[in-house]
Amino acid sequence: MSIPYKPDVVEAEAQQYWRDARCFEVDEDPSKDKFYCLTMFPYPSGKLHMGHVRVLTISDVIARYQRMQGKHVLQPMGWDAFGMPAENAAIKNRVPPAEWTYRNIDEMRTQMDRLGYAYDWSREIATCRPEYYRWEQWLFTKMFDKGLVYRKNSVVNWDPVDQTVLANEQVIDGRGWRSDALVERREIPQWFMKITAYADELLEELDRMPGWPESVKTMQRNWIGRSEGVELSFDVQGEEEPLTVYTTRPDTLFGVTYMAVAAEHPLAKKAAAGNREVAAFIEECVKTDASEATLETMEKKGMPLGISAIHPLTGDEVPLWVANFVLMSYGTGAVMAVPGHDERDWEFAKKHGIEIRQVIKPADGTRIDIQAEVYVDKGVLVNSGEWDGLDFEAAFNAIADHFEKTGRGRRAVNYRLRDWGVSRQRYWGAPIPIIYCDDCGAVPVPEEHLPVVLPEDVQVTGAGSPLKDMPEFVDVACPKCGKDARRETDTFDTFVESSWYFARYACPDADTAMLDERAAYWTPVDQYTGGIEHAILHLLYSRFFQRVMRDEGLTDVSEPFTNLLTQGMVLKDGAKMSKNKGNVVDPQELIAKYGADTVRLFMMFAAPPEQSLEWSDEGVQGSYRFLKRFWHAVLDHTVAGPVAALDASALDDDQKALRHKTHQTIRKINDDIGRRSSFNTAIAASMELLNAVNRFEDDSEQGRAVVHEALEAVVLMLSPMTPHICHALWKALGHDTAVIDQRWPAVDESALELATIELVVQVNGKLRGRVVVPADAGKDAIEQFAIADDNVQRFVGGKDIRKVIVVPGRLVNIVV
RNA sequence: GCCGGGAUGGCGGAACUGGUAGACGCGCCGGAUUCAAAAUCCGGUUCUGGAGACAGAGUGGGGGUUCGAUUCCCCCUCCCGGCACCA
Repeated sequence: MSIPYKPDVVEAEAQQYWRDARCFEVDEDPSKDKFYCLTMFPYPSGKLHMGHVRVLTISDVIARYQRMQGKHVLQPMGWDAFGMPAENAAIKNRVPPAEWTYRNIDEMRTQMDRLGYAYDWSREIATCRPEYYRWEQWLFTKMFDKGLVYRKNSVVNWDPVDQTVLANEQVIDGRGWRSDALVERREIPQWFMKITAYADELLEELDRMPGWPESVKTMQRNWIGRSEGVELSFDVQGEEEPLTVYTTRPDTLFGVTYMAVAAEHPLAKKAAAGNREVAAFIEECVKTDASEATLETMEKKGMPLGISAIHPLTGDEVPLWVANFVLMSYGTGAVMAVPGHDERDWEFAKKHGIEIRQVIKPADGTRIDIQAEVYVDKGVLVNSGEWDGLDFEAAFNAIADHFEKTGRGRRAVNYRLRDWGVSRQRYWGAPIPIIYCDDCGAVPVPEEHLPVVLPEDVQVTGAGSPLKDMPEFVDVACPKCGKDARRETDTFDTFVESSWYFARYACPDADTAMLDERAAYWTPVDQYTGGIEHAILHLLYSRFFQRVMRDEGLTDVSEPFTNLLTQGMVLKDGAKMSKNKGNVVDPQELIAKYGADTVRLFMMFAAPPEQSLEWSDEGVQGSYRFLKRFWHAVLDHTVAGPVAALDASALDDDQKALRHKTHQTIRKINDDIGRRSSFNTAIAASMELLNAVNRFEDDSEQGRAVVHEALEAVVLMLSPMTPHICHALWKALGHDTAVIDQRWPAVDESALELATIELVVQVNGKLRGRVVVPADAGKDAIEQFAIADDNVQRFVGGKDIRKVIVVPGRLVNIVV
């Protein structure tokens, strides 16, 4: 009996070896083929949870696999260290956010090491360090100079009791999470980055990104939401300024029977001044949170403003409404409404008794009743004066031309994408490097004064940012004129830090520039892995920032991530693991009980990476059992002494069959890991091969040689998933090199050749039998074999054969 | 509400390009080993009928295309992710 499998001993030994040999620290070597493998860096929330373990393991498997393919692999790790949870913990425990954060980082780093991840720790980043955030402050000032940032009013959630701005997450059923007060929308001045300036490039490049999942690219396309339409203006009674609206359906213009503006729109505010009902309605509208999901799902309400616009073609008066579903932040904050040909407008018109006018009819002549059902498809114009009979495209062009000629409108491309608001009224973030001067206005902090360091020794109370009460932070001299001025106390959205960290890993210690020449070697990231919840915001902001850095001359790279893998969540009892639900499984306990390899193996085996993973304690035990079987299979084999060289020409049929299985498995796992990131099936294939080895009882010289080859293959191919046990078993198989430095096993094509193959025989598409035929049998011969089968005869006998379909290597289908 | 995804045995999943539905693992049942238990090993395990050979049904629901559909098309239900201040 061989020695027992002791994961704690095996794992400590392997980790010691990697540490001593500095296996994962890499330099920039132009002679080598680089592979940059990256995980979305974690927020240091306290301890690792299973979601972390999953994504980190997926990435580690890819990194180790690529290394065995001969790549020069960089896999760094760091911390997305700014964020709200640190402030919440600070309020609760009276610990400064910085202290809490650094403590969590230390704990999580220790846990990661215990899981055996192949990180180059010499490149570790924490975004809350001034050495890091000074460079995003610097880039912000460069963007300021280029006009890529600007300040404007925008809506936030305001808690009227706590007198503070709330994140959407802190609004629960329209109320503040701490005060329980009804949340209000309030406008405050905030800084914006002009991501819309890159909208077209961000959209178009998606077509040239084969390494990203289609679903993510589709979501980004829809999010950017490019549309072609017409911007046109309606005169408003008693107003100097016309009301401008954007529409993608100028062909429906004759069907406009009302217009609607947002509650924050100047026309609505003006009307409210003279109309108590309107004022009350607007006040009502403001008492909701600012999220789009809320606005889109709540009951559609509106109120006539008592003023009218003039239809630019017919001269008709069109009543003006204020409506809760019109967004001030999208387009011009006003819409023209065509109830006959827009679903929402139709419902609103029905509810408020507004006229519904048909101006489009189906091109195929189908009759419709516009009063009974809305018609939103494109068709042919009716009731539209001189444009009657035109189709969508002709009408679009004719009407657009008309407006351009009269100077009352123009063709316009519109984006759903809005500029990125980066101001946060919070303490634990990177200070926005701006100084306000009464004379000079908003002045960016000069480069020689950067970084603007966030004071770390503070008391956080939850009632506004503590920075506001720190004169030593706020009171400064204007960098332009020297007069007394005030420093901006808002901090950056934490997405700013995560929009460029991937490039900084290449040169984390560069102290004279944001990026240096080392970034040119490592970027772009070859493989990026993270949660699907980041499909839009983080990934789009990163693509934007990469381009800003490019245009600043810091890099030639436009797309930060060549290949993207989005992993699913870890569930228990069908729900996401969370403290609230009380269904959290602590990785630490499992590692203590079974070892890191078992946890890693289960994570990779239980589900394909993109899908959600259902946690199972029994499943973990199964993985542990497999590793024990694996351990003993190798040690029982080696304990019998040295193995002779394999002679492929001297094998009997059973030995050939095992060899066939070995090389077939290598080919399959190559494809599973290398091409389709299908780690679960790769592990299943390894298990099958090991099962075949365990069933194979042959102590002859060549029998043991064939087993040795199979076991070496399994050790090599499982080593990305379970690196520690494979480190030990590789030595046990008689090697004095480390498995981490081995090359991936090669397929011996000659071992895959077969004399006969089994085919499935169907009759009318139903399985009726199996036949074994020579591998080189022709179609006619295969038909003969198939029809001769006894069971097939029962279904074919005496009937006319209409057709026989032979799928080479797979099946025969006889149609009778 | 809008955008993206998902649904396959008792459970997690496999079937990759329209070609054997259920690989692999868990659980369960039976057996071996043991004083006993744990651990381990061997066999069985989609459902229904049948001693069996085998037959019928079967991939969320309804329709369609095809010699053949988990896979393609249309409609529907439920679940998950995102919706711009959670990260």
